[in-house]
Amino acid sequence: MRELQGAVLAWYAEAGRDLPWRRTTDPYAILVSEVMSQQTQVARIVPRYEAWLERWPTEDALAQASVADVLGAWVGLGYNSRALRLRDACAVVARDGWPRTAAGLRALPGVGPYTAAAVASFAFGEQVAAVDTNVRRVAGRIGLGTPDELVPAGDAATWNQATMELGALVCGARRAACDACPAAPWCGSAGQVVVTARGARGAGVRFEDTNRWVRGRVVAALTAGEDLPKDIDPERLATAVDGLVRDGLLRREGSTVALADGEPGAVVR
DNA sequence: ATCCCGCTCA
DNA sequence: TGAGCCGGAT
Repeated sequence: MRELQGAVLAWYAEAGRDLPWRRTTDPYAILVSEVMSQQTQVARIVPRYEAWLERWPTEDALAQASVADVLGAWVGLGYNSRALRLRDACAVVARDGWPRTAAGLRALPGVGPYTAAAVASFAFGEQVAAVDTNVRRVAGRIGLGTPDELVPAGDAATWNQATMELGALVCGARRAACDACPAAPWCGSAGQVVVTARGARGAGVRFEDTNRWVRGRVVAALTAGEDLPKDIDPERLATAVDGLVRDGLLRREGSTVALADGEPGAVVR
């Protein structure tokens, strides 16, 4: 076990990528990077992360940003709700200060078990495993207990980064480079990893037929200061608007809707 | 054309 | 427990 840990840490020191958020212990910067990378490939995030921190350098700055500005800066980074929860989490922190444990961080909006553990270990040195799908897969293939049991004493932050990198660069979901893997000598699956193919079954639904597509059209129109799209079936539009209101992106004002904190209001037809 | 991260809510 | 979320990667 100890040898496995040493080999993985040595591999990480050699092969791990030098990403900007690994050079900070600022919990805000780390939270931004974690929320961004929950849904987008790490390499794509680097410029977005740097631009975000330049625009909103602190949790207090982001806490005061408008919905329209946050959504505009988030375009291309995935789920809009995450961006707003990130801002809402910063509003809580601006008022109450940072929770310094994973359990406390977990109470912030948009912060679940993984993100709480990541921020707690990277920013506050808590000795807790940050278990994302990469880590879950790596631990499962090695076949050595739960991810928490693998954390070397006193070294959770580096270990978390190392195991996530291992999953991202070597022990991939659809590509396992066992001959290049530092854990191979201790791995129960070395050389015999079953790689699941990307599915080629079932008739997919056209994206234009999904609620997500309608939501995207609505958010794009309102952030651009336009009215609601007129070429969408009113029933589908209503469904999407209901969801966006429920998720806190929009608010209703009589028969109109607007961005949650924006100018009133586009007509609901 | 299908898949997917981590989180929330039903 | 599982559906939904956003949009780029494969």
